[in-house]
Amino acid sequence: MKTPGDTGFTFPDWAYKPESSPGSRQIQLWHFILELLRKEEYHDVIAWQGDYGEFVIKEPEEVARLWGARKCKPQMNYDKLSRALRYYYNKRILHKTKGKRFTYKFNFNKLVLVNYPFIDMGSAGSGVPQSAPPVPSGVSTHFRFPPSTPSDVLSPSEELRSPGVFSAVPRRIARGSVSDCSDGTSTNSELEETGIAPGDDRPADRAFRNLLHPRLSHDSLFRVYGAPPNPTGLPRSGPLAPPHRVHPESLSPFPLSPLPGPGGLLVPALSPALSMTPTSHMPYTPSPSLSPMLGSHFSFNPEDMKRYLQAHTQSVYNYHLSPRAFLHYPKIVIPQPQRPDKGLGGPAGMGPHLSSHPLHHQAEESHLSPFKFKLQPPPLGRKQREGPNPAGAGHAPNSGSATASFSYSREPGSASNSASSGMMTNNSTPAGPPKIKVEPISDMESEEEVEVTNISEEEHEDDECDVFSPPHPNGGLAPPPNHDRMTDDDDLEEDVFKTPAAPTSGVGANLLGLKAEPRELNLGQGAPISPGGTHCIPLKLRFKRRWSEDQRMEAGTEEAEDKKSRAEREEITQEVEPKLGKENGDRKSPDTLAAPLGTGQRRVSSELQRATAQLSLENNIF
DNA sequence: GCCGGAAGAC
DNA sequence: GTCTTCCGGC
Repeated sequence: MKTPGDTGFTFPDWAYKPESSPGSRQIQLWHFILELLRKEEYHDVIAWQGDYGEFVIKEPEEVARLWGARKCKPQMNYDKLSRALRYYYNKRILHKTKGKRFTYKFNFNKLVLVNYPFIDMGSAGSGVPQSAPPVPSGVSTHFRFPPSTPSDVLSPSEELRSPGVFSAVPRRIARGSVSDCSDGTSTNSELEETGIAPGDDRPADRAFRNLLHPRLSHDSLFRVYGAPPNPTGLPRSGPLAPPHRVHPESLSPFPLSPLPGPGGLLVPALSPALSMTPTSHMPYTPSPSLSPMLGSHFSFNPEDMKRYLQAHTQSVYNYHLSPRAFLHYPKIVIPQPQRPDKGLGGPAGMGPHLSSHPLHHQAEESHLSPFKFKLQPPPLGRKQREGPNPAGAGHAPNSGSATASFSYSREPGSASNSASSGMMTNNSTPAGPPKIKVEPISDMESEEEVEVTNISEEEHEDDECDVFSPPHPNGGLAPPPNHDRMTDDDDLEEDVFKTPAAPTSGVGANLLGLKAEPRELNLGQGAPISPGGTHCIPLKLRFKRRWSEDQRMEAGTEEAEDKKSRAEREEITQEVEPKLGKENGDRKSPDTLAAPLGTGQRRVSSELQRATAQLSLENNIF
């Protein structure tokens, strides 16, 4: 087991600061918890422990007391506090580490992904982080999350900024060390009283003020917000140490170090997935408090980035995001779930292969797409999860069908891939492909937008589906090192917090495979390569799709993607045509697309060639 | 100890 | 929206 001491995970400073709770007028409990966790003074009360993001409340009543003090709720006790913590379960901010008393775990995925939609890979290490929940270690180079330039900060996502982000500063100042509860209980000054330098928070205030300044630099951000100089010169020890001060053995996953990059910023535009502009595709915002903090920096090394990206990728699944949510960062390739046949070891860069430059992954099939994403509602309550479907026995409340179906959304009336996949799975193989929930895309969403929910995963997750399901036995993937990841039904959620697990070919691969392994996706959710492969996609179609996908990937643009969709539609049309021809000769009806392929493969073949040629032309244009 | 519903405060 | 409070159940 990793220990907080030997693994470092740097939570961004904001995470520990009440100001960074944009959605709330007051400090939120999870912030407070982080705050305590970062203070060594409280390590006897609460501390990181065990896995990535896991912490144990050593003195529940004391924590409750502190919380109560902070909130001016003298009657607070652990029972109430724990209720509040449970309240986070559904929000996926926290979850309980089962079997361990007073032990909870942060869902880092949630925190980071939502708070750091913009990854900054630019300049080298300036900066710094703060504390460190246990996490797999990493090395050198880093990238940072939030926007580093004013434009980054203010522009595309300006709307994103929670109203409270900046206004919180004065508020906090006013609150100041609000400590005066009528009952005389010291409140949030308590931390300061106990040796926490008052200035500890103040730099943050400055940071926020600085954020408002258009010329704020990365470094200044780091300095003012990320890592105030340690006046004592004493490095913080343990996981809480800022990366730049972290001892090598600390192995913070997010240490500082330059990452070669083009001028380096991954501007918001690069993260359409997490765009939260009014036109964005995030109908569901899990928590206002998790709004992006645009002013802090978060460092990652390449491996961490991979993990992050992988986690993000997972989150695409976890949160039922559209594949568009996959990050698309130049020079950074999301660590793709290793396919079984690759024999790659552990997930998420725990293996040596991930120690190399992230770019090496470009050689792999991974290819990210600037997917937009759409979040789905939080997981069902326990009763809902466990009640109707105990043991996670393949229950998919929202799934309309047990049949795998993957669908690209498209113009109304046009062919549907779900239909296509329906055809592909027309044999309805018993052990068939993972069930994919396909949701209609709203008009507001882009045509290319895809909403895919892996039902199979939901089954594993009891509908929480927060993270990858554990490596599939058939996937050939070594299970993640985390000892308890598979022990709890919600541990899957933890995956994002830990080293993300590589999805299996049957599940994750399908998801990640939206870009990386489209063939598998398109060909029936991995069914084709299953030992008992029973999909009925004509070989030519498979090749063609593969080829098309490759072409598209080369293009690497949305246009290409559009073309792919077009191509896909065309394929579908082709596939369906025979059937349609029999029925009414009209290909307008999407319903008919669900019909089995039937005969006419020869015709399909010829049309396939035609379509291929056309696609080729289209691709050549770009 | 933990869970989660319900009601209510802010 | 985020807890706080209460409480019955496991």
